[in-house]
Amino acid sequence: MVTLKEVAQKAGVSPSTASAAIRGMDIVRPDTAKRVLDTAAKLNYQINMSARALRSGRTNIYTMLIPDLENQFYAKLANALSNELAAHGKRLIVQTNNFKKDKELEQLAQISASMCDGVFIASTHNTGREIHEALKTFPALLFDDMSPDEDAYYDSIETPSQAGMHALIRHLVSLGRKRIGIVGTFADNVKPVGKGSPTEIAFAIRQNRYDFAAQAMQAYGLPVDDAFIVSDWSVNAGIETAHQLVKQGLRFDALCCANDDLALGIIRGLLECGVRVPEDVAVTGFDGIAPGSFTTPTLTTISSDYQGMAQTAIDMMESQVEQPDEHTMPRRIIVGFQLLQRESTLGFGAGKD
Amino acid sequence: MVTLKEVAQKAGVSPSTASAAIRGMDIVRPDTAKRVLDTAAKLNYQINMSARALRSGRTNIYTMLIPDLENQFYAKLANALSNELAAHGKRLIVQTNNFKKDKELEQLAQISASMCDGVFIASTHNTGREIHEALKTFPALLFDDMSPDEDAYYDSIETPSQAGMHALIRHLVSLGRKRIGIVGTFADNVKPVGKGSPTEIAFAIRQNRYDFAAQAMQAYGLPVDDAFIVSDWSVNAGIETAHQLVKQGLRFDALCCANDDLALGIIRGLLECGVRVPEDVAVTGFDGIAPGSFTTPTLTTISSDYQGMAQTAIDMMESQVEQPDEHTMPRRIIVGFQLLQRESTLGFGAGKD
DNA sequence: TTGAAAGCGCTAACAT
DNA sequence: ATGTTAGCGCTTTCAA
Repeated sequence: MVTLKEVAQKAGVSPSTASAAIRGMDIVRPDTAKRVLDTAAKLNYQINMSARALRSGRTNIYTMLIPDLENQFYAKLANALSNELAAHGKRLIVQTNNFKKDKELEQLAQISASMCDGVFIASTHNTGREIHEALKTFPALLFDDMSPDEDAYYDSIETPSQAGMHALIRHLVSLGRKRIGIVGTFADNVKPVGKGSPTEIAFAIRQNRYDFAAQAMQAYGLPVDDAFIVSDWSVNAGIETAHQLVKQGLRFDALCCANDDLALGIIRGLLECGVRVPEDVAVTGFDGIAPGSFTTPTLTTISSDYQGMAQTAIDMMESQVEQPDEHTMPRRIIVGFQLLQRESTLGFGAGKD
Repeated sequence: MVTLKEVAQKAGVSPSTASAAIRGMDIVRPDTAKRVLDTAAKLNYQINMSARALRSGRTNIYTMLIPDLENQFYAKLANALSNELAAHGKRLIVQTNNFKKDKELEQLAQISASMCDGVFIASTHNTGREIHEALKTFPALLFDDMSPDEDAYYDSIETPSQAGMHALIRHLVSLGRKRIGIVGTFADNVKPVGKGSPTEIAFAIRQNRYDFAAQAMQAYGLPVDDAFIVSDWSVNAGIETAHQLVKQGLRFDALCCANDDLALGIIRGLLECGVRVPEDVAVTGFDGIAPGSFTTPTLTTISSDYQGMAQTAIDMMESQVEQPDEHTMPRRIIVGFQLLQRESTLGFGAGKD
């Protein structure tokens, strides 16, 4: 194994000069730097990351906590973040907690400066305050933080729920749909209690997109009907909800779902009940995951700017890591989006991407 | 920041004893170990991973190279591996190369012992030999290595292509399908050349499942028809292939596809052409990814044992990491599978999971 | 602009 | 079973 000391010797400089050259510091004379770099290349020198991390206190590794990698929304986010970090010479460790609050807290408790420089968190169960209690001053950034303002400890990158829902409702209205139902919150807008009840933050996440959809409907003068119980934003929850809706005697000509999984489940469930999409009921999703582009019907949805989320996240994270003491107010950045008009609202054969 | 030295002092032992206690070595007396652990907990001691890695030469981090995290097959594999490693107290860095051979080679060249203990590779373009040239003796394990025997340098975990294809063909035959086409290799079983041509390994991967399906068909006395060109195993390739097949005058009552994406594309494409699945043509996939369970029709497919793949991979990797000098013949382990009979062969409403 | 010296926190080898 | 000592390879500080 070739060490920096050996490279320095062969290049005829001191280890500290070689180090500076390797790191591209502009205090070394260009010809000296070139000599060091050439020597390093010739000897096939590899930086020892452990030693660098121990001495400098920087690992150049980041951690991301997400519920599940098989969920396409999180996979897209992780993919974008990993690629963007790689472009900065940094690497990402992804840890999943399967939507379990305790597991996430356990993961947070194990995070320390010697294993990564910062942590990106897409939490479905913990508030900024709870995360802060585990992490103290460790650099962190949240995706879709739904903490109440007094618990918002961290910068947050947010999916464009408000503008996206508005665009979807406008789209449905423009198609003449008037009896629009919103799928993806809890019954009666009331937080359920007891066994298996969601945590505050899970409730807030579900409530958020519901509220924005309702807002948009009111803006168009449409009556906001009851919200529907869904245990989570999954395909299966969508299928069950569709069966319930049909059993109750379907009173909608459109269903605006909080995410794509739910929407795909709704479509499948309606089809199982013999309800045609979009002839009888138009359906919209949110997130722009892949399956919506090839199911039949294809899914009208909002595609968030994932690369933009990743880039912004890394910018904000790096400013935290480099200026750890700048305690400013947490910022909330909302990224851009695109309305994908497809068959679940337009009809089969229409709206090819 | 609390160091091990401080913990040792407060516990009244030497640093090396404290170190051994923290690592759970059984050479320390139980009461001594307890004293150290209690002190560590009280002081909220966190192991410095960088220092440990520098001294011990082990990072407890592994790397995984895959083409794409948005591809559900790789997401499932990465998810299983990450979870299984976490259960061993180890972490996983996932790097994607977007199916680019050069990018993967670049990633391989950057892998060194100071950044991870081993690398798991699901390569679509590099042979064992090419990987070996980049990695030398660094611990590595491949998924679905298709290298010719003389280029098989590494242990490999394989999806059950042979048994799985046999089960699918048997299933189709039992349903009375006789004119079965295989989708997922190149035209005329000949390696294409020229612009955009696939690499050897990409060809071998495509050829593998085709061959096993053809084998199974011959075992059932069925004629093996031409294979179909697909540029890759993607949904879009499936859609295009379906349109081509219909244009040529569909001569099949079943299409056996090399993976789920291709099958989902085939189904979509056939539907676009007004061909009914499975009434006119039954379709099968391979991999068992999520969308196949909720598209209409749902997809009959083979679900590999992903957790088994991950567990076996980690076992084999750990034996490499712990006994680096044991140069044995590379092993090939084929994992188990499950045939999921669903609507794309049975008909709508049948075969609920 | 370059060099000399110190030491990050831990574990391994050896001594007791 | 525990302690002593040394040093992994790098970057940082300070001096020249």
